[in-house]
Amino acid sequence: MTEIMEQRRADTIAAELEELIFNGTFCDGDRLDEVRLAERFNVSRTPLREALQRLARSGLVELIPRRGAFVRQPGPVELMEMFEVMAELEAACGRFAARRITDSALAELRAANVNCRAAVEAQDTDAYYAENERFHHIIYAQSGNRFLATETGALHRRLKPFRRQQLKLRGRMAQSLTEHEAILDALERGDTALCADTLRDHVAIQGEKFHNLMATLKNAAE
Amino acid sequence: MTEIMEQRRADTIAAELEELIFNGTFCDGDRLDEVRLAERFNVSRTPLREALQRLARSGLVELIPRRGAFVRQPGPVELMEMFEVMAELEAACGRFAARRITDSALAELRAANVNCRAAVEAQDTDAYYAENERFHHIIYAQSGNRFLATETGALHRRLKPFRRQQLKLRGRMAQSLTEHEAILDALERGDTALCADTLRDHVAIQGEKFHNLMATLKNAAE
DNA sequence: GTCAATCATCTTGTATACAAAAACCCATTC
DNA sequence: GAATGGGTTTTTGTATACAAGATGATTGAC
Repeated sequence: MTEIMEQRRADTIAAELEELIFNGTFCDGDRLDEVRLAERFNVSRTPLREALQRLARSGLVELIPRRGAFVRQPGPVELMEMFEVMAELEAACGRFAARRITDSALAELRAANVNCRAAVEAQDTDAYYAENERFHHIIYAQSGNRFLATETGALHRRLKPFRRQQLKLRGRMAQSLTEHEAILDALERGDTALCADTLRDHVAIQGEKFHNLMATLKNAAE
Repeated sequence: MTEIMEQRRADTIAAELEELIFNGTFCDGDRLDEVRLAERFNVSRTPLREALQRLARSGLVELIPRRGAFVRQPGPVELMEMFEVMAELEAACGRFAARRITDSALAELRAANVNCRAAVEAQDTDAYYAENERFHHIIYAQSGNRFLATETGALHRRLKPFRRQQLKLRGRMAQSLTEHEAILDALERGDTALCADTLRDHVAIQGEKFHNLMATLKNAAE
């Protein structure tokens, strides 16, 4: 997948701003001052406003009329809700994929799982993360529903920063791999209901793990 | 639900443009000339461009860099895909609602169905449509997942112009009502799986009916 | 001392002006 | 006759200028 060069200034700004929000430079509730940001990026307010709208579209920023743009990081509740929806979307992908998946895609999934296993043995969370990503995206695509695949991919991307952390929980990688194998099995058998359920659980567990992680972090902070 | 006054010019323009696209003034593939539209709405290009971005967000127009904005009506394939996703999202709402719905919401659903029955007997598709809308939105809300409810509502809205037509198909209203009652029954019994399945089928049927409608229209045109 | 109103300031929303890229047209060439 | 090249025109993208609403402070009244 080759990243195409961004043509518009507004696009690059949106990407950079997104990065600044993800890496914590701007926190939840912060107001994003148009003129200050414009100076920072050495552009005028026009493309910067476009960038803000772009971010509002993906939910990272809330645009309040005549008030300004505010960083809007999802709180614990909204995050859990998003994971719930993610689980349902992936389940839907699995349901369709179980009927429509190609043999070559099945082979790719197997290959991804082999790499995952290697990553587990090496305790390499980064490698596992990358292969896990591949695994899921293949299923999105094999749903045979481009609209579904796009929407699912978008939410997947939005949850990325939160999903990554919970892989480091003790034993989570191995457990995840076991779940992947159950999913693959269901796909190979073409069992739509089973595939949907295993995928739903697989993602729902991620949400729960994340929830636990949040709770422990909160306790540690007190 | 009181519609709040639109504060920004760009919002009203987006709404009006949306209307112009829905009512067929602009067709699929048409390029939306910024200056011409700006003149038409008596505004400058700045708010008009914002409006276009707003519409791009909801998928109605495609923004191609340095090329312009193009109307992007979903084709038959994409429409079927969207109905498939709609079915899955509603199924998810139903799954959660079956566990979380309140007694008062159940009463509201019963009331909506009573009104639906009256509409069927009066052969009043508009009334049926309105009550049907209420029925579904209650279930979205009762999913107890605001994120899911919002996303589902957004897609629901996007499919509105296409969903409406198929109600006029012979016997569809009565069939729809029967399905509503099965859904209500599943909700009352708290049967998550059954509720999800009945809702999924209910919406999937809408997609199929719409597909048939498209096919007959196409044949009639030839 | 607290509250309210008015005014100054700041910020967003919109209009206009300018730059650069794409589309178009026509002529020239093979 | 088709294709290519250059120059013109249109159109998008960006900068700046202006208008109008929101914020905040200062002053006055109670």
